[in-house]
Amino acid sequence: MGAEDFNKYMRLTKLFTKTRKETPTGETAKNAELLLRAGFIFKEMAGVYSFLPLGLRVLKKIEGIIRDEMDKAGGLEMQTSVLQSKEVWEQSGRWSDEVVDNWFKSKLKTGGEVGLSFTNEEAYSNILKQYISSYKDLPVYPYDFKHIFRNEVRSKSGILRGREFYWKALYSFSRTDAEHAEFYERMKSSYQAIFRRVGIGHLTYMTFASGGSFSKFSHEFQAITSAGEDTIYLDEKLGIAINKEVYTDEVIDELKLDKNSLVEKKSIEVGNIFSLGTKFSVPFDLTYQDEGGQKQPVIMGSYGIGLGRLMGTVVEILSDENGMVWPRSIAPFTCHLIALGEKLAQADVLYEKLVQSGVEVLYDDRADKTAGEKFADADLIGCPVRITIGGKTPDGQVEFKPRSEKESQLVDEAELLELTQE
RNA sequence: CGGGCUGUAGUAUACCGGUAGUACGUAUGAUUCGGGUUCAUAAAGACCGGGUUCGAUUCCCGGCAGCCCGACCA
Repeated sequence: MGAEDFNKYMRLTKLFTKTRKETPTGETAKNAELLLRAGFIFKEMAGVYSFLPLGLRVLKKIEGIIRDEMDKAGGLEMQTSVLQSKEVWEQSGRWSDEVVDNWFKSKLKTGGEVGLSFTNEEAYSNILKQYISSYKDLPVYPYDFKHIFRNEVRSKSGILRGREFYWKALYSFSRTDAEHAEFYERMKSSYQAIFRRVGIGHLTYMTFASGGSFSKFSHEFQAITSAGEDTIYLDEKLGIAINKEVYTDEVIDELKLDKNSLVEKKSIEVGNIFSLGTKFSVPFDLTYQDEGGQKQPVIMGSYGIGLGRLMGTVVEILSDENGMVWPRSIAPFTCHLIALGEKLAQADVLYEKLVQSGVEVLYDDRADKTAGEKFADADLIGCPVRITIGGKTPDGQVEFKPRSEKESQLVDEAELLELTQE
């Protein structure tokens, strides 16, 4: 399910998607424009996108990075069901449309009502109740990757905000506030590692946001970009920000920040973590017996990342006028190999060598396309390394060009294999 | 959920109350071959329903869909 399960190579002649010159009507969001034009995603309806082969590869690589960080932090991957029963959600008071107005609901043939999950606290609380009874059972940190459904009246900004989206949600179940706090801090660094690894760490800041009923603040991870919908006040030196929703003099003082060094920025919320206290454990009677045999409520925390939104944010931040610029860690392929003119045979041989050596390579083996089209497509798709073999290329050498640079350089094949290793 | 705008080939667009035109893409044949080459030929289109009218893709009404602003949210 991670990137390791993908083929490491692909011929463009076998890929059914096509790039387009024109921007689809009405899509003003840069992430949607580029991802649609390059054939990474397909728009099913407003706020609902299918992931095509190239796009899925990026999504799954992001998933792989998040999984790695969650597992390192002690997470246990599982999968909660999408269909959720009314009864479970009534326990927390969140079934009613008065409370949550964006539920997708349906009916069972047998008469019961079900909802398509729009978040996971209830599902996890309900499951864990059956397994947690002693302090020896805690702490636990289950998580899943899952499609989430929200009946938004207004989807917008391409894949940044949809009616259906793919997320990772982890829930922490701890014995005490101290134990919870320790894990919460661990998640902060896990999240920072994730955003660093997908290539936007330099622009992503931990941000104090509204905390709800059990803690003063929650923490959002906000990526700075003009395409953002959120407004934050950032202290660039300290790397800390405050969301506009809690931006008051009192909060600034409490966080010991200097109002004069806070700068207003637009940003995208790429992740958030918050403490839930006993908000769900009490209604679900999720308790454990401590060493003294006393019944105690479990302390919960919630940690979410929308993967499509994260992917869209990377596009917003890292693309240039010619297309996307993927970091190696989440690029659909590391290399984009272009054969020009009569060099198709030589390129075929090189392609096989790259495949054999385990390099991820997308091979433009189309015989009926001109050089200009092939270069334009390579720029749009945005693999980190472009390799060209054409009439101007001396035998035994290839042209090597990082996507982020203007000029290519001649390298021999042995050198190339070195340059393309992670 | 309030407000605004828009629905024409696969995509992007034009004109028009009376044979719907162009570009990209696609097919065939030439041409070209290092930044979307040039040419010929071909296939392919008016969101749905109602109304006005001799005649509606065009005007009117309703529906549905899409985009944008606001509210709300990963």
